[in-house]
Amino acid sequence: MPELPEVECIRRALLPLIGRCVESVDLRRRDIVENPPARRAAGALLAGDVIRGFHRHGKQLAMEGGSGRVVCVQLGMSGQLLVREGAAPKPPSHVHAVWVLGDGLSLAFRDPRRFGGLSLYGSMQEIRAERWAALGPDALDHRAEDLAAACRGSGRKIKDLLLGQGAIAGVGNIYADESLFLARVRPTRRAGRLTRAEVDGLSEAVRRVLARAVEAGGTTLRDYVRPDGGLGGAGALHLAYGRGGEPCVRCSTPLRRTTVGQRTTCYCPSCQV
DNA sequence: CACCACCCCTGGACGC
DNA sequence: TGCGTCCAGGGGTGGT
Repeated sequence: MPELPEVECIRRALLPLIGRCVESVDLRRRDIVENPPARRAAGALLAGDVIRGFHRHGKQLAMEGGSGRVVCVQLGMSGQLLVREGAAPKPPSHVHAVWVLGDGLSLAFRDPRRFGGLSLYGSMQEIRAERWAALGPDALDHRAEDLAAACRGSGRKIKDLLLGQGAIAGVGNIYADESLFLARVRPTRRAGRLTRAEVDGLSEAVRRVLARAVEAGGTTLRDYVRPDGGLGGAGALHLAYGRGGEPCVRCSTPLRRTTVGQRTTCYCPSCQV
């Protein structure tokens, strides 16, 4: 399940594609495009464009073409971007779109569960205004004050607030549990009742947990693979996520497993206050 | 505004 | 081995 670190790793892995020309686009499932362009808007998926850049905000990835047009990729639960050189022996299933880049090189969007999808914009300015404006600042470089402002006066559970992308963008279920564990804050605490010191600590924890996961190459869990097919390596860093019933690494108390905001949640009932 | 139920979808884990 | 069942979850919607 790609969260911010996985998407950032994917982005970095795709950077070598900058400067390549999109010779054609094979859209195999139209319904994965959230806002299909008018039929005449040829090139909306960047056919004919030179790839100019890859940008990320939270968990979303934007591929920008030389025309200025942008394809936004939302990976959802099981989405992958795969770079292929030459014809692979067995093409993967559930590939919904392929950008053909010449010299046998191609970029494929694969998403078995189809919780993800593509959306199309005329420019980076447009995607920022129409799509990314609803998101909070990117979690990797947000300021504590951003989180504090979102918490102020809020009666929501703090984990709920982290999972919604409006406060800060990019934290999903895994890193929410990890960040709250590191900051010793109970996921069910009301956001508005955290002290400023706790908010500062949580903000720091979010940044540290995400940065560490990026360094480790993203989390390896179920569906995540890097564009080159390799696996990530942050799974071993998990101290709370998925460890319900196991002893806390700090105090040995068995971690508790509950549900917060319809999401499985693990925390230490002893050292997360 | 908070929060809940539910939906989308499929693969992997697990039980028999 | 092969089937059924449950579960995972990002994001959105619609109701209370």
